[in-house]
Amino acid sequence: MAWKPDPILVTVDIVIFTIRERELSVLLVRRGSPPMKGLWAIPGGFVKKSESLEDAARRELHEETGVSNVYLEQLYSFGDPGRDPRGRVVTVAYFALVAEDKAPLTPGSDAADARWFRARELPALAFDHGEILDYALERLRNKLEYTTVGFQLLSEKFTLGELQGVYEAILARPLDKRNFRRKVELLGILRPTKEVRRAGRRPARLYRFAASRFEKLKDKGILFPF
Amino acid sequence: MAWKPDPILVTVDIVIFTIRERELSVLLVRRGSPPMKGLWAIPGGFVKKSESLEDAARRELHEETGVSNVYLEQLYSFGDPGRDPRGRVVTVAYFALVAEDKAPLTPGSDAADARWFRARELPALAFDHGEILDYALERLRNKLEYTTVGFQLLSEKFTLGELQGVYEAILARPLDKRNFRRKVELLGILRPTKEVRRAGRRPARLYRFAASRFEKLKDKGILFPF
DNA sequence: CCAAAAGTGTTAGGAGTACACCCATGG
DNA sequence: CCATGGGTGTACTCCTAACACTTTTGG
Repeated sequence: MAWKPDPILVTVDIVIFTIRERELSVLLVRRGSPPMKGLWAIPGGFVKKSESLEDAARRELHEETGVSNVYLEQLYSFGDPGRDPRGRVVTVAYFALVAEDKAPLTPGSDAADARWFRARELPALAFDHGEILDYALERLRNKLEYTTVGFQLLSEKFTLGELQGVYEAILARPLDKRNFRRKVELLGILRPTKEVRRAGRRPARLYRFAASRFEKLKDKGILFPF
Repeated sequence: MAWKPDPILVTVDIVIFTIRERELSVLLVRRGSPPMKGLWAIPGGFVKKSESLEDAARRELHEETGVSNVYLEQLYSFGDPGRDPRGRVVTVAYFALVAEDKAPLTPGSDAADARWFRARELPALAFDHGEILDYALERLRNKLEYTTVGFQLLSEKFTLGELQGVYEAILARPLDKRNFRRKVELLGILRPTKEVRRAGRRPARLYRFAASRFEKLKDKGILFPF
């Protein structure tokens, strides 16, 4: 190199989704220090020298929620000069999907002030985090239709109603129950258990996601256009 | 900030695709200096302090090929520690699509040694560029099926045979001519010109891409599953 | 007149969509 | 016995995929 490259700071930000009460929700933290103190933001932090980008994202995710072993996917990198008043900061954004039963009711540890917001009712966000969140939502909606990410938001066993609820929450539109169930059955990726969930009304059968069957389907272009 | 973030270098790398002789091709440059001197690599360079990531990618693209105003899309960011022996370097990878008639036969300006390789016959690549290229290919194939990126690889006017050739080159499989043409017609995104291309045999009508019609189709989920 | 790519129609099968009723349980 | 969500079948439409022959030109 004949010249010196400009040093740039690199962060990861993680849009953490879960389903709460049949609503798609996002974890936000309130900034406790400047810049943009008091504003809500997507959790994140600086990448350390010796960790990969994904490791950094998993570390932050764990620090904020206590969860590990969840679905995590790189989203996009945002690096406009001026997006952070502290200097030139490029952020690699990720999104994570946390099952309802794993999502801590009161998340946060180092960030004292953190809570879940319904994706429909988001506050103003710091930096360009509004843009990042919009992008994450769009990606999630798209991926729902050609992958099995939806299952990542459910616990290990779930009812068909709960599964449909996930799709409806994310797509923000009602789905036809019969068509939904027929499609799921056609795909053959669910294995019924012998248990049922009793939730007041008629008990609903519990199913388990059979990931193994899915790999073959992907090649054939069989998707999830509910 | 209570502590000092680790400084990291940020580069952009651009996978530049074109179609040459009905084959999908990629522009590579031979590294003229260490590390990995002599190996082929994806063109790229360091991001400057005051330019956005996309601006940096467009600048590098222009420096390598002389072209501007082409399709450019952010691909993924790669940042494993150790991917570059010079230190901690995060690269934001892009991919670009250059029309056959815009792609310079002998590209390169600052990189003295640059040439097009058929995507089927790639040499060993420096750093993790092999991984980046695989990822770009996968993305391109996927996008072909639900967007109109394919048209970016053709000149302004083109025959249906040439269009089909683009799809076949990227998907690496033959397509049924009648079904292909019916689908294109159904989409209604081509406008016939009054010109024909004479290439030895029966003259073929030239078409123009009518981008305006496409926006509506996207909302309806009408795609390109050839 | 021959080779080569351009151009065109039909049919059968499968997936998507719309739609209405009975069932099992808890209160 | 009633309210609530669980669970099922049918008919129509549209897209997909498979398939073969004629046309126009250059050599």
